[in-house]
Amino acid sequence: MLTGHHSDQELNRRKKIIAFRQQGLEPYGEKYAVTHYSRDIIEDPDSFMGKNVSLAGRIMTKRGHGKAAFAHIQDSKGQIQIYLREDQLGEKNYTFYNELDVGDIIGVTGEVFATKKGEITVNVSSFSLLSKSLRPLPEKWHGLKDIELRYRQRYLDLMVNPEVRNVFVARSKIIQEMRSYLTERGFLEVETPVMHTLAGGANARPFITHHNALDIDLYLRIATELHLKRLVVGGMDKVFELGRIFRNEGISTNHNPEFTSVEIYQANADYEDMMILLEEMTASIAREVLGTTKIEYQGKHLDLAPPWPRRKLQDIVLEMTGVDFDTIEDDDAARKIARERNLEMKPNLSRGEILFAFFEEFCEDRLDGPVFIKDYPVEVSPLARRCSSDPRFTDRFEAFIAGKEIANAFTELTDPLDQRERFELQVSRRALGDDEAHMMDEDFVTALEYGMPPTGGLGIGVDRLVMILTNSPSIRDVILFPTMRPKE
RNA sequence: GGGCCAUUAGCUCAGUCGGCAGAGCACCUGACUUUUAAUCAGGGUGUCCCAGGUUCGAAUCCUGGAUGGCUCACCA
Repeated sequence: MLTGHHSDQELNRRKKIIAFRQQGLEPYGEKYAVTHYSRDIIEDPDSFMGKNVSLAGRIMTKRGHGKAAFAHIQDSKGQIQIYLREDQLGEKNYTFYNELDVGDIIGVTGEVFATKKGEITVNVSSFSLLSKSLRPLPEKWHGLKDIELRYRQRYLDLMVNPEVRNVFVARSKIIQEMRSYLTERGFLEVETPVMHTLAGGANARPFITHHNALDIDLYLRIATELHLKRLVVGGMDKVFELGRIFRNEGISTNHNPEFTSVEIYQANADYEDMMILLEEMTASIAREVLGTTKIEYQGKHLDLAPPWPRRKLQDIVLEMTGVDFDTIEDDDAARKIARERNLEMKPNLSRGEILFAFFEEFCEDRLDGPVFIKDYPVEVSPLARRCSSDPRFTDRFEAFIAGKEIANAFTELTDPLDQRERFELQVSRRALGDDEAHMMDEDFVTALEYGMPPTGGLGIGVDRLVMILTNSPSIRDVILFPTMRPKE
């Protein structure tokens, strides 16, 4: 136990385990009969004054004063001070306490009182060691700042940086509110396969895995869309799935290889209904979790209260770049203007794709929002229904808050013949080397051939919504264990 | 994948022109019965990210590598 490469502090703690056991003191104790959390007492001291309580927590600070001592212990809801005296505990127990280290988890029982300075404190009459900590904690004053250590050893981050816990508590509440908002309105939560025989529903590179018994490659899902729409065909007219999606793409402050999405489908609805659903649900979640729809994100003040503005993508491009795509008749004219604006392009892009590229390149991150950008070119929307008024566009929107795309939605394409053609166009792109283009999903087309009711569909990037609502600058701040390269 | 930056004690960080490896907290020894980043006296505990190179001498300069951050590309 004392071999290997340990610091002096680790060696000291390991030696204590041996010493404790020699004295019959077990360093990894049984559960302690806890009656309260620290916060229960701190928030309502009058009800507890003079009463006995039992708490369990991690020692975060120790202050010894000879024959008396103070410490703070931390449980899942906060910290509380404890006070220990040799004349109350007896010499043996008091010596045992003095041998404990910051980081150890103990259970304490005692009477609540207030110190001279007024701090609510537990006057400990008995305690036991529940778990001996063998490693020193990060510094009490500066906390754990090293971003790499915070992500790799999130438990340390949670221990010493209390605001981190708050973010993940908020995340949990946001998801809980989303789920109850939807189920209360008659949406059925379902689970569809995570392993797909072909990856569809989005333009992204998938992760590939292998099933040994079937001897086939499987893809981790890049979207839940195509299975959920099969369910709508089957008569489940209001469904949603909240779950993990995997995309084999780069990592950035806005992208993690695995992330959480919710996709929502409602039959006999269209994308305008999805706008109302999204803005109402987002505002409702903000009110429940934050108590207000007015938020601050990285210095920007935004109000999530509906209604959010609805703007056509082409109008935004005109407004922000001065380029009027109404006057651009064909692909050649579009490519010409793209070259003039130094827009880097894959070869042979069409007018619609260039319009979309203009939006992404020059407009997207300038949208403070919340705002709906609607009517996307059909070429970049292979699963969305064409606008009745102009078949070059689709009834699709994306929602932006603080320059981040947080949702993508459309009136679903229900025409199986059109869907097959769109897939075929994607397949030809794939053949030309675009490995993010869709694969042909014959079974999905077959499902559409049986008839799918007019349907509105909405996908939300849950992590990004959590970022917005918790004022977190990086997606890694809202994912407990973000993807990291293994060390060494 | 490209560019820029970072990596020194358990943690947070200094380290000048290339000349014995530093501080605060933590830790160790001692004092102290209501402290508050407790205080007082004493103690430095290290693979300076790794591997080479230059040099009498490298934490410091050079080359290569590792990990991370930001950013660009890509994507949501």
